[in-house]
Amino acid sequence: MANLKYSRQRASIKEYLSSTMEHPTADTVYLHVKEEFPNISLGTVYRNLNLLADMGEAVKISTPDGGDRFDGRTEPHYHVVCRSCGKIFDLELDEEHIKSINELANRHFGGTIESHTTLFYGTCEECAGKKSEKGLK
Amino acid sequence: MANLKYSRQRASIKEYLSSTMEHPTADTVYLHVKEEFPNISLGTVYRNLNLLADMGEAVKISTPDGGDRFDGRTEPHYHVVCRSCGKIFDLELDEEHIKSINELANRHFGGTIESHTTLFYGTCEECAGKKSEKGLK
DNA sequence: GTCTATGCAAAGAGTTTGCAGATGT
DNA sequence: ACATCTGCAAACTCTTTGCATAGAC
Repeated sequence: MANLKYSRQRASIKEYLSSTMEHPTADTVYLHVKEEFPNISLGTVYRNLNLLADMGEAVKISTPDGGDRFDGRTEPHYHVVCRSCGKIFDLELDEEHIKSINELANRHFGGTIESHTTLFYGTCEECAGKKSEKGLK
Repeated sequence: MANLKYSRQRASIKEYLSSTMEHPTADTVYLHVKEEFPNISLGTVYRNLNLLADMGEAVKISTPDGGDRFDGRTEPHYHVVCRSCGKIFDLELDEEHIKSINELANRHFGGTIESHTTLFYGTCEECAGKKSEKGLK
């Protein structure tokens, strides 16, 4: 529908997304890409993140607290939010499992189910360690 | 920690949440409760929805598009977002299944996983029907 | 009487958008 | 040349918050 044109800014955003495991917010992406393009604007970052997400070249992760996060990994996988530090981690599950959940859901739903996103909540390894150091449970 | 006091407004909000299947936004809750309490303010609605969610008496659902939705059903269950009309539907899966997913995830994650939320995407029965009426695929 | 909840309005965070000029094809 | 993309700033949506008053216990 729309004709897509190359832009250095978009390329840089995409590259940053693929290179990091941090599941950055739009603002974090902005700050990083700003190092290469000091004049880039937050609006451009949002426009490109949404573009990439719409094209399936990035994933938008919605969390209950704060702004959306973005992920350059597009293969189906899950995420864990650490309740203590707020960081988001990748979680690998069988591709088989992910597919079978859609099928299972389809059997229980009147319409058609195409995909799903899952967000786990818990405590990451590092934060669990800190807690026990302090003698907290 | 905080001492909770009864309020008619909160009771009304909670009752509305339990009575509807619509997974309303804060604003929708506001409009409904406004019928009983014409002077209620949106701030009060937000304060109480967050209170209820913190107490585990309601569930906040984050979606990528638009504001959060609220659900008075607190037993573990999933949700389906219709890509066509945007409505959210409940999806029942085995309680066993839901628990086993947490266990499975725990085995693949360094820290500890306590819970998860899953949002399915697809087309609801009604929208699927409308599409075929128009001869669209 | 004391402490919490409310209504109101203002402020805050996150995100989108209109426009003139720069850039890609 | 022409369409798209950018930077900037203003606008917009959703949500939170400070304050004086009303209500619960």
